[in-house]
Amino acid sequence: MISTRGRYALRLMIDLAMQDTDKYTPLKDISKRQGISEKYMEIIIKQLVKHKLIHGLRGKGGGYRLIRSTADYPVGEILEAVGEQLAPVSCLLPEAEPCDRESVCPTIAMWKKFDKLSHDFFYGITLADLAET
Amino acid sequence: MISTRGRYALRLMIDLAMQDTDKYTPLKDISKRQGISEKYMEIIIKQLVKHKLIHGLRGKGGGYRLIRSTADYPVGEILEAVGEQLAPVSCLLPEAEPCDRESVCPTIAMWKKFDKLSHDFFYGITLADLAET
DNA sequence: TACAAACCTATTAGAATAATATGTTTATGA
DNA sequence: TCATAAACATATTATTCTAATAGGTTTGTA
Repeated sequence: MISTRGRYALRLMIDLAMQDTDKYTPLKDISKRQGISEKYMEIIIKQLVKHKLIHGLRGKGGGYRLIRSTADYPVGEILEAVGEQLAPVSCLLPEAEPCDRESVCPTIAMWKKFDKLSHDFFYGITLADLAET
Repeated sequence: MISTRGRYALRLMIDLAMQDTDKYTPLKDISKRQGISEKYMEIIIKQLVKHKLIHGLRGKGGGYRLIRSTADYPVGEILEAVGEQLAPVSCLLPEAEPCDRESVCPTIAMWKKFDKLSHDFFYGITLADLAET
């Protein structure tokens, strides 16, 4: 299940998408609007910066800003940036070591099929779809 | 992500499906074949019994047996029986209290769509599909 | 140069996971 | 009939994850 970390990341990105994209929005404003602890938001937004989804500007008048146009942010990328796993089982994670039971595993085909389904679903929806209101 | 609990439950059910369905199979045999700790298996199989997916017979000569034909066991039901959540977010769980942000939530439609997708997927595959080898 | 903002590091309470350990009860079959 | 094999029951544990909180440092601007 997607935890609050992933859900907050989405709300954060949607909030940013609805601001004037020329300006930098302070985290304080976002957390106030969303009613989420600023300190916890910091942890989440840090990961979005690290993954080059948004840009942070320090100092007075600073804040955060989107880098791309909203249609170029797949939901899946946002979720994965903050550490949410889209794979249904651990053996399908990129960092997983090869499983020696794979050749006899009766369920691997099912998991792979669902993995593709999830991936296609969450990469087929973008921030533009969510923030169009 | 589906944890070992859910994956072991599936392996357990597939193992049972491949045994003679007239006889009772001791957990000891299953755990030996699957290479999984018998004691941990006990915890899992207890939940399958509680949810009426299998039947346990005590005493010498006892063990566990399927109740239905393999095509009548959707994978989703097996996973849910051992506590795996198919819903992508907690607010879509049956026991979730109504969310006051739902009317303004820009993501709820997406989660609901994915929830249906997952449900349809895992209830569209049965034990018969997995154990046909 | 004061201030506002991003950025950094550490700590914590609570819950879940994946087990292990030690029994008790029940029914069979030798 | 009674030892035995099996399900069933309850408790404990180490580890990891989650969702925060706390306090500090750096940077840029008005």
